[in-house]
Amino acid sequence: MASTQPRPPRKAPRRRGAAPLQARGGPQSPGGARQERSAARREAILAAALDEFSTQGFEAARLDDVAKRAGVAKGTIYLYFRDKETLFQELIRAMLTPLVGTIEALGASEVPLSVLGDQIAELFVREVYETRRKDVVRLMITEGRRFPKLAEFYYREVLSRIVAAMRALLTRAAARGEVPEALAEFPQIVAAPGLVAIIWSSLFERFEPLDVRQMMKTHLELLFAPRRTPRSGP
Amino acid sequence: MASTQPRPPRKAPRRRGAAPLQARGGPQSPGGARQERSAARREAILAAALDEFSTQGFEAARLDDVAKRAGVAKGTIYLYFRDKETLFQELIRAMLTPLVGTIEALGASEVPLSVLGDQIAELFVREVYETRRKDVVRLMITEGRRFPKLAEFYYREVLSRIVAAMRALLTRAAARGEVPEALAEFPQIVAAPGLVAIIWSSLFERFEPLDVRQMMKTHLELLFAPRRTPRSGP
DNA sequence: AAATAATGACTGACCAGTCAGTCAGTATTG
DNA sequence: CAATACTGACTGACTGGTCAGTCATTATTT
Repeated sequence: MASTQPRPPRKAPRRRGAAPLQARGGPQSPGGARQERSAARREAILAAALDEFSTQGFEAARLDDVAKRAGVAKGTIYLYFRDKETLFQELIRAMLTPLVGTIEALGASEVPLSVLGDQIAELFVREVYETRRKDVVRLMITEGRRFPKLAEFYYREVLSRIVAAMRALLTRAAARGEVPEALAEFPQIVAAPGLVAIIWSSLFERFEPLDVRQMMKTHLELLFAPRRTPRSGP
Repeated sequence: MASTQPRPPRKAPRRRGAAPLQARGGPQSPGGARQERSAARREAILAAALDEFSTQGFEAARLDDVAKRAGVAKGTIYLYFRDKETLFQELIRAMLTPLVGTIEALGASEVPLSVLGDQIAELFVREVYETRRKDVVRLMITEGRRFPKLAEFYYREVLSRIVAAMRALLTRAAARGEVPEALAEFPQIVAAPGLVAIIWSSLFERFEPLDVRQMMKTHLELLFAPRRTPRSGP
């Protein structure tokens, strides 16, 4: 009984032309304009896809609409991306990968955690919560389960690196007595309010608005509350 | 032109006697068995829907499969639920509404928060994380955005009541100095690790398992860390 | 003119929801 | 207690609309 099996993809018949995305001629050739135009097209399609996927969700988004919004014909999308799922993956990659480096850099810092905490919280609010990246993170949360490949890519390229950086950071801070030892085991706890804010805003903001900055501040107060000892069981 | 034979005519429409349609005799008959059977059918459909929606997501789940799993014909589903979306709503309602009372009861308690905290965490793990309710909460998170009606129902009937109970609880605890005042403004912070655990397990468990009980314990330690209280401080 | 890029009408799969028809079970009659 | 009449719960083939992905054709660049 294959009832739990993900539905077979709609078909994926033969690939016609060779990958057009590949840079062809030399860099100094007069084909430069072509490449620029091509890159611009790609960007436009990604931007349009972000709009449609954010508002409709992956399944419900229509490539006809993505094409219209990007100002190209539907077929053109297939010159730049193998299929709808690949387009989605590339969108995630393009939006989130660049953040990793920044976070890893912060993670290597030796500043006291309470200072760094403010910086990280501010980074989250300014670079994720108040930008389109919020939508991408939300898409990852809501659609990731149906795309195991994507979840794997995201874990490998993004999440595991962020988690590692945070662990290093928290371990050092624990050694200085700034947080409990156990916290280094669960960086998820540190990140949780940020993710919950993203979910809350998308579902319940209209009933009960949420002041993210204030919430992050309160959360940080909890993390760095002056504590006697890392609490050891009797 | 009717293609090769329009269709094997469904057979002569018979429609027996001119539909009386009216309920006839008295309802005094022992038709109780009928009602039981009917309720059982409804349950079976809901259970099957939970399975299919959990594994496929709302959009991708096919009512044909729900019917097959429930052991009924597709048409039968429409005798019990107006449409696919209503089926989904009823599923959420049936699974989550009963929890609210329990939580409100806990919220009224005067036990010290650190004790109550353990109870609530245990309740979450045992009654949500380790049951199908986890899947329902996940569905609410992942699909809620496409169903504003459902999000509203959920906020009104479930979430706002839980939030209110938690606020009352936290306000009292803050008065006793057990937690910072500001926490009462953001019950989301208290619940966040639980939700993140649900998301994590559904997306990344296979790469990096998560010990929820331990995480909840660590989280509680943070919330109730001895803060600036007397007792042999440096 | 040749090569490359872009187009959009079209195809085939897909599925929610419908409804004509069936039949197990219940009520009524002889 | 049959035999007959009737009911409505249940079925599943079918419809209508949707949309990802294709490819012959047209446009643009070199």
